Amino acid sequence: MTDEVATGTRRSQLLGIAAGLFAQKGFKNTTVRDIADASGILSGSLYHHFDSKESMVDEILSTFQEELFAAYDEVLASKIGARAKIERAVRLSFGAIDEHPHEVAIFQNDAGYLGGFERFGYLAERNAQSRSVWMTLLTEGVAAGVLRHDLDIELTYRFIRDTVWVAVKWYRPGGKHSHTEIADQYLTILLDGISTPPNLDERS
Amino acid sequence: MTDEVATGTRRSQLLGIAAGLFAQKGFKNTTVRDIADASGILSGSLYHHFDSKESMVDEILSTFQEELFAAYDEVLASKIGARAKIERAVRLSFGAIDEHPHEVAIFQNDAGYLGGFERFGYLAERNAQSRSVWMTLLTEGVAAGVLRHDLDIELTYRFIRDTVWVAVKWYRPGGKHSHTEIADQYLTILLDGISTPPNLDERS
DNA sequence: AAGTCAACCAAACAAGTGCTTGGTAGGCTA
DNA sequence: TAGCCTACCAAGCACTTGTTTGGTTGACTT
Repeated sequence: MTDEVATGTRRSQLLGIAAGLFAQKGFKNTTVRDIADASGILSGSLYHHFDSKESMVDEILSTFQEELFAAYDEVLASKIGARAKIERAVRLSFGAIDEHPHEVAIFQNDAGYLGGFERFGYLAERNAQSRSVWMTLLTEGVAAGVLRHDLDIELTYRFIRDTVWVAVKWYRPGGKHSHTEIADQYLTILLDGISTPPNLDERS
Repeated sequence: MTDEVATGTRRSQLLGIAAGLFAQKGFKNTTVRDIADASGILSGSLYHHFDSKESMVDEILSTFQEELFAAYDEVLASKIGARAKIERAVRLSFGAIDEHPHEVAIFQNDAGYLGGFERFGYLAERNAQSRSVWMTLLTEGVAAGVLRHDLDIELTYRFIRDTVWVAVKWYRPGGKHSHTEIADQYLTILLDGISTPPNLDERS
């Protein structure tokens, strides 16, 4: 059972512990002593691995965002229908919440505070990029005739973005509902609404 | 122009300033010196008006919640259709964001942290109360046949709650869209979805 | 003129904060 | 055996935090 994961293991292990605490208590409200305690070492020892507390979140967030937006770009570039793209983008997001709940929570809760520092300027850029992705998807959807043309695209984008990501506040991996089930339900509501269909008989 | 608003004026003025800062920077991240600076006094002078920093948020949140839930109760008790009740509850919520953006933001951002203290136990109670209200509305809606019966009520509740309240992060009173316009758009999406209707010709 | 009161100042304190410094234990390699 | 390197400890420093204390100011009342 000797795990020879070479170098970087202890570092990433500490990063994981820090991410969990940041997600649970918030960045500002998590002290380096909290992280050290949870790791079984003294606070000063953390500075053997990291420059600062800030550089820890930095690494956590930037790594995650890189992965996430690469996935979005794939969806954008894929040659499928407008509706299918939107569905994929939504499922992708819930998948990210499932795989990286800590990272999503940190971004969701502390991006506002962190964005005030020059170092985290890329957070605002990523935000703009996310908006760009969704506006493209929605505009394509309207143009293709699969989305209502009386929608305010900007508002719709905000609703989708907020609703999807805020799920990180209550979703727990391994809980009652899988992330794919949640994505299904969400897409049903988003695309077709919660009210009973006018006529049309789908199976029972 | 001599305003003789009697006693309590300075106090509530300070509370308003504090609410703005709490909403903008978060409770933990706002120092008593921040509040004092914004008020043009020294930090120690705040303790002539308030017991502690905690008691400030306490007063801000509890006052707001009392008002909000009284309004929900009115909707619940009103003798109108299930769909109309849901619409009213949604518009009511967006109205609260419009009238009390700071209070909503504080609750949205810091309820998790504050909920850890005994003093703020009522936050969890209010949360349960909110859930109760919406579960009732949604159950009534399904029973009355105005909502799809294949919905997961619990998930639907979470989606609605999150989407409505998270709007406080971008909504600005007096901005491009009024809160009633936003409520309209949201209800359209929520009830009928964003995809084009199967047949039915509504006006253009 | 004397007293009362709300609102505030000036200065400090103890606890908690991120971070630094110099040192050490133990495994690995030459 | 010697040297090296990763991971850590022990102690502290400078600063920020919420809060306390005793005193001051000016308007108002009696």
